[in-house]
Amino acid sequence: MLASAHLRIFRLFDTLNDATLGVVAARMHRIHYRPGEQIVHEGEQTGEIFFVEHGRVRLACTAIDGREQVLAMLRPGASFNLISAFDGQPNPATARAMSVVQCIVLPADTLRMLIRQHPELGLALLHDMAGQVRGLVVLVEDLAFRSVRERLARQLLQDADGGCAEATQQELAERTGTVREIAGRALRQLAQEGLVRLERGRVVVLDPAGLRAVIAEHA
Amino acid sequence: MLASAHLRIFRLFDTLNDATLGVVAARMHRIHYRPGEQIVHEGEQTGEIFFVEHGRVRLACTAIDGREQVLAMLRPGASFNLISAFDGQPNPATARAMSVVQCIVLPADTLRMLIRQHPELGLALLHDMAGQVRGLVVLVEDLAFRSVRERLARQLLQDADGGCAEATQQELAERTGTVREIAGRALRQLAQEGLVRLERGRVVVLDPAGLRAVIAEHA
DNA sequence: ATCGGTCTGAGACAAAAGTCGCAGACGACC
DNA sequence: GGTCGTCTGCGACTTTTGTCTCAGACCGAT
Repeated sequence: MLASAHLRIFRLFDTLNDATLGVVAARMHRIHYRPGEQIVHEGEQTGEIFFVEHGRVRLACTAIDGREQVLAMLRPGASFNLISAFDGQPNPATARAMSVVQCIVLPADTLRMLIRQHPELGLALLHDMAGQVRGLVVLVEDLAFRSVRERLARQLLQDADGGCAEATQQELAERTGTVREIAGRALRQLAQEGLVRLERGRVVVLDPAGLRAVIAEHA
Repeated sequence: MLASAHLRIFRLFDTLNDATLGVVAARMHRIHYRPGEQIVHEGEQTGEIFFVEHGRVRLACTAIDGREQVLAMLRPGASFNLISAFDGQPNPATARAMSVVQCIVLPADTLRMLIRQHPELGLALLHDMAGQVRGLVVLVEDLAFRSVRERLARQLLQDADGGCAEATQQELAERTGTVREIAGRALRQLAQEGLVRLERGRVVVLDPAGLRAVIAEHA
């Protein structure tokens, strides 16, 4: 049984009172995942909504040849599987735990019921989903208009809170929509220019301003 | 003054009764656009929601060098500018009329008010937006995994109700995320293979099954 | 210390996409 | 019919991206 206090970390529920939240908490359960474990699979349809409590979750879609394109990296507070839950179609992406992950899971019809009783929650979810759409549009722009080098620079900046991005070149390649070798090449060039330093499993950002210049240079 | 009957073409409002719809109608107005006219501009923030009544609307984002990537082609019944309205951020895309277009415009706060009173409407909008997300994910997969040839085949199939796609090569290029010359090349090849016939301002689909095979061939 | 797995560096090569330039074709409009 | 703008065809060339391959480096576990 989850205490309603646990749900307070999700801004989505800000407008709900403790009593309601208590009722919700009774319908939820918590699940843990190990690093690398798949949480929901592409094409599947679970009818459940997931909220990330701890850890990092990667949303990606997979090509037939095994290549993956990362759609988003989720942090605590984020939700996923909303799309599938609201239109009843199979999930368009795979969610994978990239660390030890703790999620709260809520049946979709419970959420729908909640929205009927508390329309503010619907508004909050719309706000949330608008952010998702925005992220995807940015991704499309990136893929359509920018080179691997530029995408990589962006990714590194966005990814490196506090100076370094903790990811393998393989991982960075998937996030930027390319393959390991190309990402490696581009990274080595950035390293030669003194903008980053490459280490095993991480990239240290030496010159954030320089990276920003890389993004702007094509424009 | 719009009659509530005009709003019945939008499934979104199915759950609202005539009285409510009448109130809404009083807050709406109708706007007409000429072909090529911009309806909302990227970066702008109008605080209004648009519903397409007649015509075709193109949602696209623009690169600094002028290249455009089409995000979606909207038909009557669809809405746009929802994202910007719900998260208050500037609009991520430009909407342009591709024909004579008639839209119904509703202030975002009116819609929010409506949702508070009729939570079902919130659910309907969430459903709607889920479809948008789904479309964008498909677009990302296309850009990340498929060649121009394959994207073009998909576009032609999807676009050609009744045998032919009414679009210039420039337009097809923008929808498939490339430039005119490349789209032209790929089209000529498809034409040589007998799958399509090229005419000025349109592409006639001769062999839909063949086009589907093109899409599958890479997989 | 040795072994196996993962991560990285790197070069040769192929293919796809994009750029540039230009000519011709078509349609609309005087 | 002539003119202009748009649409198209197409070749030469460059750049970017992707594929294949291999070797070495690092790390953890036995």
